[in-house]
Amino acid sequence: MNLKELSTLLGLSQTTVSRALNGYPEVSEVTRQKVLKAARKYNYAPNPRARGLATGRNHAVGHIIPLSKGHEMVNPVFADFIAGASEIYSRENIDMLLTVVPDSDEADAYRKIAAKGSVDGVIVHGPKADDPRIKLLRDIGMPFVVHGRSGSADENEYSWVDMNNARAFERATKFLIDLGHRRIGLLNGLESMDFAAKRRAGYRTALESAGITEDPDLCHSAEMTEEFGYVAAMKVLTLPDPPTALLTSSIIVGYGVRRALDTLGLRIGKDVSLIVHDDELSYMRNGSSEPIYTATRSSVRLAGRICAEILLDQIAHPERPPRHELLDADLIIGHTTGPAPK
Amino acid sequence: MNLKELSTLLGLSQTTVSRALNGYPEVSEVTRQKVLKAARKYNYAPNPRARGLATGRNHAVGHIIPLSKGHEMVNPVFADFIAGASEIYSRENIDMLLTVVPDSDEADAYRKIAAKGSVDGVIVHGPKADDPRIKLLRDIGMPFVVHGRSGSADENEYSWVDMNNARAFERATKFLIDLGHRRIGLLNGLESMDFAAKRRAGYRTALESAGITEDPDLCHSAEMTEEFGYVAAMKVLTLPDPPTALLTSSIIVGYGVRRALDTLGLRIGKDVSLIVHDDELSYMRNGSSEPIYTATRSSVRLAGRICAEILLDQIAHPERPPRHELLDADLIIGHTTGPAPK
DNA sequence: CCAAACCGTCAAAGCGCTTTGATACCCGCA
DNA sequence: TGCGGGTATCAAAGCGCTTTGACGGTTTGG
Repeated sequence: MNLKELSTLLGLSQTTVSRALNGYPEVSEVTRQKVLKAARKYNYAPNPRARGLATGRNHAVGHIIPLSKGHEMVNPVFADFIAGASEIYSRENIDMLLTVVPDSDEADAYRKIAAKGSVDGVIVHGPKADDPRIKLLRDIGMPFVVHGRSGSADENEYSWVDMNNARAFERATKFLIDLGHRRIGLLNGLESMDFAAKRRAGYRTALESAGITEDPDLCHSAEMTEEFGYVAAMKVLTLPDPPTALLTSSIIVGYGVRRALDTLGLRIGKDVSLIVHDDELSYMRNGSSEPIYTATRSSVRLAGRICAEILLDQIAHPERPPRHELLDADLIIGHTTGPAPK
Repeated sequence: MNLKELSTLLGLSQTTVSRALNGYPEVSEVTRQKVLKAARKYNYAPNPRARGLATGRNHAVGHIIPLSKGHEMVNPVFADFIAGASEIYSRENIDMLLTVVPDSDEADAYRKIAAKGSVDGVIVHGPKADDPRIKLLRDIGMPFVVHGRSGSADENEYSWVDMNNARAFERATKFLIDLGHRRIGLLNGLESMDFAAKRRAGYRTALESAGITEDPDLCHSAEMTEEFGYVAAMKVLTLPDPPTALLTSSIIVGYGVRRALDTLGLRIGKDVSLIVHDDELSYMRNGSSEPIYTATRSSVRLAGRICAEILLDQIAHPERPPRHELLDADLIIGHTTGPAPK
């Protein structure tokens, strides 16, 4: 069923039917009702390609997932972010396009996406510490929102939604210091990523203001897998002077740490304290009533919702200035931290 | 840059330029090269909407994610599946559309997707034990591939890619029985899901052929979260006559079981044996060289690749009969199983 | 009472592409 | 010389929608 068929069926012109359907005021209420009823009856849906061609708008946004060798963006955090964003999209009837872009030909891929024009805007995932994609997208002139930031000075020039990574990890580190810990390990994400760099900085700040010198042997940085948590924890805990507390950038890494403690016969929260970062992943909830792990907590799903909302707003009103949302992480106390052992 | 501009720039007609770009034989090789060079130079990409309008083909496929209340399909397994599928799509230059469909108005949503015609085919996720969506899609006449199957008798009438769930769980259960275990718990996914029903069936088969009667108290079924693993394990292990072995439908549930064993001071693989199902999730690898958990293993990423390939094939050749791929799971031995304690 | 404003509707143009059917040209063969 | 058969190119139609500009018909206001 298309517009033409529907309009002849109704004995009206395509114009009138189209207007009726799109809520234009020029059509009388009685006609509109007739049209709406017929549309429902015949299960009419406008062809989005044709509409896109005519309007230049797509009712679609793209999520661009960078794929570096050895670095996989399609991760559980991403899944929850998407889930959040899609809540907004389905409410607004927007399509979501996923595009995996190997970062070898990034610039090209982005230009191509813009040239094809199948999306009205994009969300940028996993920004690096000084990410060229941002300048690129600004040059191209396509609306975009970054999940995270990108270190550089032009932060006010584009829209982003980020968590206060530095602050969160500074607080967590300070919390451990206050409990008497002096040897504190950090199992971080890849520090080429902006979020990980900021977390490291926060950790460093807390140590410095307590007069503790950072020991690079206690810091590891890699893709945030369970296995990384295990391997890195095994490594630092078998050092001659092992840490009494660990911070991890993801609850998944925390699972690996738990397994390492199992293996070494160390008690979590007694022999070794652990603070994880908790993105409130739906399949890896940190307890339902009471938190299990002491954690810095910030919902990535919420971040997805906010990103999507800002993007849609920017698409609808390109003249508005960029928007930023800095989410604060909570520090929540669970059962995995305690005073430093003597 | 569009076709018209490009063609006037070249002093050729749109027809010729279009043909040159699309590899038609009617255009001379020297012209074709000129056109290709210019297209690259001006970064020309055909507008996919316009092309779609003209050809009826979209170069896009949809992934339909069911959303039930209390059931979240955007999960880590899904993320890895998508990653696999997108490998194929990006090779073939196909767009991937994600659509979250609340299962309240499923039928409507599917019809709408078909009516809009923005995708050439869809992949169906998370089929239930007797899923109405399959008949629906067949009636609509849109190419589709199911990730999993749907129990009913018409299995040969549509394309699917599934793992041999029953067989895998039968073997795992038998393996535990051979180790002397008699009380074996099953922490399964939602048994309204086809895959979970099949796993349960396999588990049951193995018990029966060993002459063990199934104890419903040892079986739990829910969304496969870490917390479910913890809660369910705590429940069964504190029974008067607790199991000596557990099977879980996901490695994430296994993490929860590990935590429960921690809490109860039980040793994994000694006091309680554990077999998990391992989808080879990239962020939750079951060991790199040597497996950690004893597991039934089947790569969901591979399943994603195969699904995508079959779908593209069905789109290109709608006349071909449905295809099925039944992946066999390996049973791999890790460090979490051992003989039943006396 | 007539011009001005308004209302509901329509025909037609245009979005950027593919594809059909036509055309102009050249070659070789009788 | 004339004609059939390629070969390389083109103009124009059509995909399904939105939107512009126009058109009769009805109110309204001076």
